[in-house]
Amino acid sequence: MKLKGIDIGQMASASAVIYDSLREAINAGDLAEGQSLRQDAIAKLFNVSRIPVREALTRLEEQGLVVTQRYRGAVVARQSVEEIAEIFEFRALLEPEVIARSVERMSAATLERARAACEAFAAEREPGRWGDLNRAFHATLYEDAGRPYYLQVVNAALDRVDRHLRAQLVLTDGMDQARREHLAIFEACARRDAVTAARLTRDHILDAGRALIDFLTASRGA
Amino acid sequence: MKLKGIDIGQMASASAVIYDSLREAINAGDLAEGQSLRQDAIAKLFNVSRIPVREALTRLEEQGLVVTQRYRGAVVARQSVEEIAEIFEFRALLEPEVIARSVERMSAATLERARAACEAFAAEREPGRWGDLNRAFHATLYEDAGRPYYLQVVNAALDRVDRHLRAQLVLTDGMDQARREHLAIFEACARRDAVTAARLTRDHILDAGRALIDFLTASRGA
DNA sequence: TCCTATTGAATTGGATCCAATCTGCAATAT
DNA sequence: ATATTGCAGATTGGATCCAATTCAATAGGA
Repeated sequence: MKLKGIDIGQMASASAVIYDSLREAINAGDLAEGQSLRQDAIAKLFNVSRIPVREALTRLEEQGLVVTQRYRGAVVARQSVEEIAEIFEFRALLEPEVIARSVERMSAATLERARAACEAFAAEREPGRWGDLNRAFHATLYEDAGRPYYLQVVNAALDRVDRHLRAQLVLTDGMDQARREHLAIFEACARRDAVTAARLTRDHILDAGRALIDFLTASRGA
Repeated sequence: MKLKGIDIGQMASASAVIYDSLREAINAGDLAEGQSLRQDAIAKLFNVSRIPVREALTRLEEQGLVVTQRYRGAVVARQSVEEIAEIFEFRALLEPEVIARSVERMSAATLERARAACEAFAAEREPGRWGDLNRAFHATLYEDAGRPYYLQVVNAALDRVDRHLRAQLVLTDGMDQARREHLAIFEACARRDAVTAARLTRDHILDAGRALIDFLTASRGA
């Protein structure tokens, strides 16, 4: 609670900062699959010792974003197409449930923020921000579900495929389709039509999954 | 790979051992909710420094089993009835999917092991082992689903309510009902009736959940 | 020339020590 | 008598150092 300078309130621990940075770097694609993550190098980068780096890497491994082998270092996890397909199927099961519950309880304020998020996503020109805005839109829609555990699991699943989701949006008409589908989902929410919102969410996920799988099999197979 | 003494093969890291021990102790109820977990005390118990203990506690916190506050120590997480109810609802959504897929692919060997696990559970007299045997039975049934991510999520959810599940089995007729429902589920699997197996699994989880919630509201409310 | 044993660099896991912060109790002022 | 302030003990997060292990390159022999 130092009043001097920037850090009013709770000072985040170094390992938490490093964890967030690494996760964001992996999700954004700045760290490619198979990229090796040396504790020492990361520690120097953040001007800390290897201890908090190690804790961050342990947490990332728990989440499946990196793979560590003792005495051999950590690398960004390489995900198989089967793995990615499974996670999309998982999301298609879970997220319709979440949005259905959320729609039934959604406040006017949340709905207004969802509209803003939907428009911000549709209007954004910079592909580097599409991933974040996409996620922000969905996060807003799920906000009022009153199901914290579901949300935690959904977010963990999203973290695992975020980098691929971002890549998929940049594809040919991935963004166009996402714009259309987002609008339809939002309108269903605005009408308080939980069943339709759930169905559209499911279709949205399955569409994106199919497009992504096609892209990956094409690019990896070649 | 030291040939001297006990540790042939891969030596598990100390933090992994401590993590497993603490998790098991929490799940078994040896560490009650609210019990404080001092790094120093645990370190002395395992004859290690506080570093691996800290990493273990971080992982447990990530899994929601403990709550840590800086400079104030960690305590075993206290779970609200709402939280527990949510996790049972979550399991009721997920596990039927898993068992349905698994039944369609189940090998004869797995089915035989499931029969053995079912009988071992039904025959066990020692309440202290019911929790493990229960989980072993379900794990065997889910084994051939070919959905590693689903299984990981299911296991994480089970870890979060394991101690309560164990408590529920020891209740009045919790064990009797579990025996009957397990047998029914197993028979559906043996008939390759995926739809029935899924429905029975869902009912099994919801039944256990209701019984547990009733018990908790009664014992906590009083 | 080719294959194998050895040695040193690289890398991680853990121990010990230090800095920062919180809690509780006692001393003091009003 | 009560509230406030200061100090000591307790507790955690991180830095530095050490031990254990792996990998690659190199020297030696057939």
